[in-house]
Amino acid sequence: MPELPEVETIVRDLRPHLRERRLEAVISLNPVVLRFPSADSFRGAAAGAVFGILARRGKFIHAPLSTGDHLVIHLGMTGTLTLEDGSEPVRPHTHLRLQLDSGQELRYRDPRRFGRVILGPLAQLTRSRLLPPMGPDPLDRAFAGWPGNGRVTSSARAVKAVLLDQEVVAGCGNIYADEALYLARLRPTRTAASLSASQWARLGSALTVVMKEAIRRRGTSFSDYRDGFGARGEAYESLMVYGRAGLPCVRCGRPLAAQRIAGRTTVYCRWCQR
DNA sequence: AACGAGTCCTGATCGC
DNA sequence: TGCGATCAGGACTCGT
Repeated sequence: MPELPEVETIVRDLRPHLRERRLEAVISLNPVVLRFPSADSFRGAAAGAVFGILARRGKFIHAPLSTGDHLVIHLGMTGTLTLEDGSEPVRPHTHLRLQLDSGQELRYRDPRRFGRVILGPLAQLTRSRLLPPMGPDPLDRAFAGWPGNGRVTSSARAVKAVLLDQEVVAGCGNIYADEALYLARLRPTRTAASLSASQWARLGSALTVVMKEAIRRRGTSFSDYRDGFGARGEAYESLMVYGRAGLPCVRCGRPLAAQRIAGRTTVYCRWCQR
């Protein structure tokens, strides 16, 4: 499932190949993944546009276009965005195919269809909440003071639930929430209000560390994740807790516990995380 | 207001 | 071997 490191990897992969490329035509578009505008408007607005510099905002991929619009893609759980030769066979569940002037195609595929495609001026998309408000990004310099918000730090919510809230921290999902809590030695069930300032600081740096390490490994290959060229990442081998319920904690050797928090499977060490 | 629960969706995996 | 049940979860909607 693509979280910040996977999306960042894809963006870095695709950025140099898309920059200055002209979008010749929309070869195909499945309206079910399109949130805005209508399919007809999308085709009209996209054709002929030239790609600017690809960027990431949380888990969203932003492609600024010469028309002033942003082509925005969220990969949901199973989405992939890849640059392929036009002669490559089109895989099932490919919902968007964009013909580029390089002869290649930008293909968006998403079997589970939790992802979405949006096109429009950035200000309008933000105003209409098609792009939801986003908290600080663990890769940003300004993240040092995180969370720096009294409403967050005084909350009665479980800290695991807080990490999954995109308004609190942009780009964190279930995998890296568990990994960061493990690295910071904090129990996911702890309420936000129970964390001391130094524990928040520990958690903040843990988020940055696990994200950067996963990017170094080109993302976690779990489920359907592929990088911008369709290859797997290798961060899965380095996960300490996610997907390892019942297996020994790499720190103390005791079996890891699993519990549902905020509707998500959460894995942690009862001994090491307090 | 804030939080939990239900919802969408398909593929992998499991048990019989 | 085959098939139905179960599980995975990001972000939205709805109800408490």
